[in-house]
Amino acid sequence: MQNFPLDLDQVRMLMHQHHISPTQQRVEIARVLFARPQHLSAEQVFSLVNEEVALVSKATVYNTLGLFARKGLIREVIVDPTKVFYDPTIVPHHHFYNVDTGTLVDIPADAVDIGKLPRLPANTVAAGVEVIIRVRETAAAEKK
Amino acid sequence: MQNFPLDLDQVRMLMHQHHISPTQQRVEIARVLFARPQHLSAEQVFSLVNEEVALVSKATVYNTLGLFARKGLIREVIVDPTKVFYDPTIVPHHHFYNVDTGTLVDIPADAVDIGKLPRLPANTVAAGVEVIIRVRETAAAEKK
DNA sequence: CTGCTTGCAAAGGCTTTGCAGAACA
DNA sequence: TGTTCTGCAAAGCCTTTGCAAGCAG
Repeated sequence: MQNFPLDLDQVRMLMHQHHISPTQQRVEIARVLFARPQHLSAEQVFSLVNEEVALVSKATVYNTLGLFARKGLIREVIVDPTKVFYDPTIVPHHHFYNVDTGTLVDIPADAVDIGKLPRLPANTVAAGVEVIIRVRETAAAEKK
Repeated sequence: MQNFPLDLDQVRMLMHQHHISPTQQRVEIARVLFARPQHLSAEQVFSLVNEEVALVSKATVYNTLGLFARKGLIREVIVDPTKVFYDPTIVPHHHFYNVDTGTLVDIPADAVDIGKLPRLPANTVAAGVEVIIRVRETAAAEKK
């Protein structure tokens, strides 16, 4: 569906489709996010963008990530109370969250079969379904 | 399974089973949590406990909620990056999260049918499966 | 006595905001 | 020139921690 990495033109086109003006900073941030399917925190995005040269301030990273998420370019994944992860893959899918390492792993939507969904509360519409499977390292793995 | 509200003796017994010494503050906090099936933030617990008389400090509320969650007395629900909700219902179940009102509603486990689960990542064991259905108020409801 | 609990205040970490200057159309 | 964006620093929130006093066994 989505093919990573996206090059600069693809990133600009994507932003255009979502009605986001492609400033230099935003393009840089998007390029990092869409380099591959991954899950990055704001802090990680900030580091990656400024890896070689300082290109974007922290405030802009936060504002831009919020903007991208609101506009549907990326998805916020909330599994850890101390930080939000941003996911460039917006097609429906789920996540493993390794509570020991703080790592997220994608689960394709078709790998989980949700047979039936309950009736929604009155006066509400579904905005998203997500399945989070929390996993822990096995004793063997922890010995590392 | 669980019957709410729990009285003081039941709360003490529960704490005993989970190897938590039942100090006065902890019993007060547990009594608020187990008054009914609900989802409270730390801030809300703090307010409820000290509603009439100041009984417990904020630090103790936070520490105690963390302790209860670690010991398996209650469950943490992470759906909002700005705060954690604590859920006295520990039998498996899922949640609706109303993003407009910030409200959580329980979904019985048997109302969601997860037909198949994917293979776990290497060297990990499942620590919990949770389904979160984010809902939004309908246009009609928002007019309120 | 000895160790566990509490609570105040301070510190911390992540995120948002105010506002002036820069960029863009 | 008018609007949008950027970025620094400050403010804000929620949560944790240091440490002395209190309590329990």
